[in-house]
Amino acid sequence: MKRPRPPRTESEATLFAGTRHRMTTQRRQVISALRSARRYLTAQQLHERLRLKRPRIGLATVYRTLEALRELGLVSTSSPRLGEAAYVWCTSEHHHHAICSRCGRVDDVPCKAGRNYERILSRGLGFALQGHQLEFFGICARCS
Amino acid sequence: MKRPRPPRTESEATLFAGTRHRMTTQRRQVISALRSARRYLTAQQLHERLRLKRPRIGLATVYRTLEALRELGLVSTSSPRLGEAAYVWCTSEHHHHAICSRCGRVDDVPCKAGRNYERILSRGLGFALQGHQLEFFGICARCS
DNA sequence: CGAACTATCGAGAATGGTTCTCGATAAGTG
DNA sequence: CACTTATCGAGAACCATTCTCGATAGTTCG
Repeated sequence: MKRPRPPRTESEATLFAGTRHRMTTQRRQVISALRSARRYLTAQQLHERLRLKRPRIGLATVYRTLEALRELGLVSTSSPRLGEAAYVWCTSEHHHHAICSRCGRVDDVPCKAGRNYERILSRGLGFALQGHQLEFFGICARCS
Repeated sequence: MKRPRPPRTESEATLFAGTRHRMTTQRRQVISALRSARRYLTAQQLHERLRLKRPRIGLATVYRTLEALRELGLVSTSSPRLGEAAYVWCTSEHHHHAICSRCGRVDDVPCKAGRNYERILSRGLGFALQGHQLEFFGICARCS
């Protein structure tokens, strides 16, 4: 009788199912680090953290993994205030982000904006809405 | 008796009133080009347009002017999809943008989102809201 | 108006985040 | 296990943006 695999590995292994992508040790570590961070991290910040456990991991690998995850909708990129891009782990289908200005923590916020604007956009501007993106800035519970 | 100055120059000249900034010919042209574009333009796109009328204008001048205008709240920067930053002219105090996916046109949209989320953010997350940014993507009236 | 002060300009170099290249390695398949 | 090929690591290349510096031109003040 086969023993079931540990759930952590199982869930990560299925992320690339159905794609050409292969699950590698490096990618597992990128995913794990970003998932547990709960905040926006730049590619270089992520690279530094990963080198603590795997000193030879390359910066290009981090970029390649982040790009692959972004295409799959598993991470979303920040709107960088003129500098480097930042990435955050992104689970549910459609939601928004509340970003703490002090500590950088990112919380998910359910979407309630779409329908309120559909009328304004379609009747007022003749604009056919396809999607939207909303970010909140403020101070999180821990910091205040 | 003094003749009143032309209104176009007048309105632009007052943009930097109260600051250390000087209104120069180059800045007037950057402002005019961006204002009439009604769309996001990158610094390099803006530079190309300006060189048609003033071949010797420098790219650094465009960047410097855009940065000064951004500090004054007169332009807002896009959330670049991993590439170069883009800038759009920005008049009224607080509003959002509807961006046409086909032609790139940008229309202003009044804000109605803030209050809807204040309850969710403060009661649900303990998040003290300071600001937000909302972008709509779709097809504008001219394109559909 | 004209001199003095200094912010801004233009051109090119420098910076630094991101992508590309290529030989080596390792994941998935039969 | 052998084979195919996606991925890796290291460094070079790329390119948007910023910096440097001598020259130019707003602005102020007499």
